[in-house]
Amino acid sequence: MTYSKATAFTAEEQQLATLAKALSHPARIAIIKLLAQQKTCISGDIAQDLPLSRTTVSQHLQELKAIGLIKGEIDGLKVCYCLNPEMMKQGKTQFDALFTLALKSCDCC
Amino acid sequence: MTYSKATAFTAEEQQLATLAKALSHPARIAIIKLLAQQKTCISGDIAQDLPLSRTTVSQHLQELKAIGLIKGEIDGLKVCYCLNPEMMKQGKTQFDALFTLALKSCDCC
DNA sequence: ATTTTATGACGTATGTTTACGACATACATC
DNA sequence: GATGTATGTCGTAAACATACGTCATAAAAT
Repeated sequence: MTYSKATAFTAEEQQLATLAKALSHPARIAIIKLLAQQKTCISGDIAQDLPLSRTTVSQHLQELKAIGLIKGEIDGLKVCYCLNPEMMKQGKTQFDALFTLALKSCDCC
Repeated sequence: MTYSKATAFTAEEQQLATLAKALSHPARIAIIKLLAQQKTCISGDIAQDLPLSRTTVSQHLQELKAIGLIKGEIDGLKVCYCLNPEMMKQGKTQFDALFTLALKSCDCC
């Protein structure tokens, strides 16, 4: 057997993993849902809607922003967060591709 | 304003977060892709295809199995892992619901 | 100019994940 | 029974995530 170990994961695998990581905490999913429903886009209001402190929510917002799933623009004293459609589209496409591949041929054993 | 903090995240949010967590590491995405392509279903062969030790790969396999994304059945000396179509379908549906909601109304600010 | 309000940054404790070597089990073959 | 092969479990070190109190900043209102 002349197998050789793979040297690294593909960029695609890493990108999808990063996206999944962003969604791997209920608070961040709740934030995205709140923003999608346009109930609010203000950091403080989001914190009111979640069972976490303002500090922690702010941290989750920073994380979502760093990955690009949301944008935040300063509006006077407040900051207005909103979803980034491009990233949402990309996520939708990539997750769908994985699950579709998985469902196509699913009876090995 | 008579806001009161939410008491907890919804079951749906937690379930999706758990699923996303399972996919939040490139190794686990690579494993799912390998199984989908039916190149192999044997633990050792999977480890050969990844830039990680056999031990670590085994750990990732256990994690995927615990969440229910894959099943493993003992076949004599070897263990044959395969995808769980029900879970894949559920994942596809749930991620799609989130991204579709997000894309529906995406220009708050 | 002082106070209030909304927010992010910093520090830090606690918990979780990742990675892997070493050991254990269990079947198969000699 | 000894040896080899496929696999999982244990222990553990290092890295990372989570949560939150306190402090800093900066715009708005007084």
